[in-house]
Amino acid sequence: MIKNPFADYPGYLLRHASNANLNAIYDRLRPLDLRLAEASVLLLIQANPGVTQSEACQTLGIARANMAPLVSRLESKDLVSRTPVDGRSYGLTVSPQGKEVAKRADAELKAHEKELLDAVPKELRQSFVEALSYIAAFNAAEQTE
Amino acid sequence: MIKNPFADYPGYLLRHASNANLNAIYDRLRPLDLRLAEASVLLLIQANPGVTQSEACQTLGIARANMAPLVSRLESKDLVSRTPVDGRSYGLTVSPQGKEVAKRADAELKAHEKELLDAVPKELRQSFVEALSYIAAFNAAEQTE
DNA sequence: TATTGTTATACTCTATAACTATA
DNA sequence: TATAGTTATAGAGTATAACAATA
Repeated sequence: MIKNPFADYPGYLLRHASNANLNAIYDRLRPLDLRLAEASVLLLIQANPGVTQSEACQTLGIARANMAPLVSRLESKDLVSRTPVDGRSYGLTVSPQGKEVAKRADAELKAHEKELLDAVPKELRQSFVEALSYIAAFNAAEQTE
Repeated sequence: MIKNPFADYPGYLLRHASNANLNAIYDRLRPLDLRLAEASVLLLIQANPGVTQSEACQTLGIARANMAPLVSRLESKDLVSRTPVDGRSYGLTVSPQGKEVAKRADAELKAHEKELLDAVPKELRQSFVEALSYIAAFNAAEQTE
């Protein structure tokens, strides 16, 4: 067998772990016809009724430019509605249909998180999550745009 | 401030940590005009002279279809050369110029790995890497194609 | 029949620049 | 001037299907 020079590189493992994580989430969300970014926004709105797009962007770390089509798609599926709060920004709320979908998405994501943690031996879990927080915060300062 | 319902979801943290990791790597490789996938392949070939594309695919978890243009680009930059081993497969080797670039890429990646680990408190590092291995192995079975 | 490599295509997330309208 | 949102475009990684040539 071939040597993998990166087999024990944390960054390499991190990337592959993230891919495994994403693929598992995609599989769970596909039946709901939701992409991960869409599900994130939907659930964020549900947790913060009336939130504006720019607030959602800041909280989720999504670039403003990418939020626009994302919310449009949620709106076109009647999961989310936009109501003007002033001349230039909208308050976002989840529609009744949206709440149904959000409920299912939330269940899938929670089930996924459990599955993910279950893949890690119990005694490593806390350190794992804590370590991730440090790295995730790494370039949180380098704001998008 | 807005509530982030995912702030403590391991999967969410994993994804953001991976993004931070990738952005840092991209910044380091940009001056070398190498993408991460290209650097990975270049260094894999250097560690395994004569390796074939399909072997490289299996080892790095890259789909065959994506390896083709990747190696083509490395070849067009005279970093890697293909020599037929049988009628349908090529052995890949790193050219003298390639070795220079590989050396620099290796230094950047190693420096990055150090920086990454340094962002994690010392007492968490071992658990962190170990936990990542479990998750990275998660869908290693679900082979690409 | 199975394997190697290739092409074409598509999906998802992310990123930047330029623009309109409003504050 | 700064902010909110939009549009267009691009880059990077990943994925599938279909194909030719070879084993």
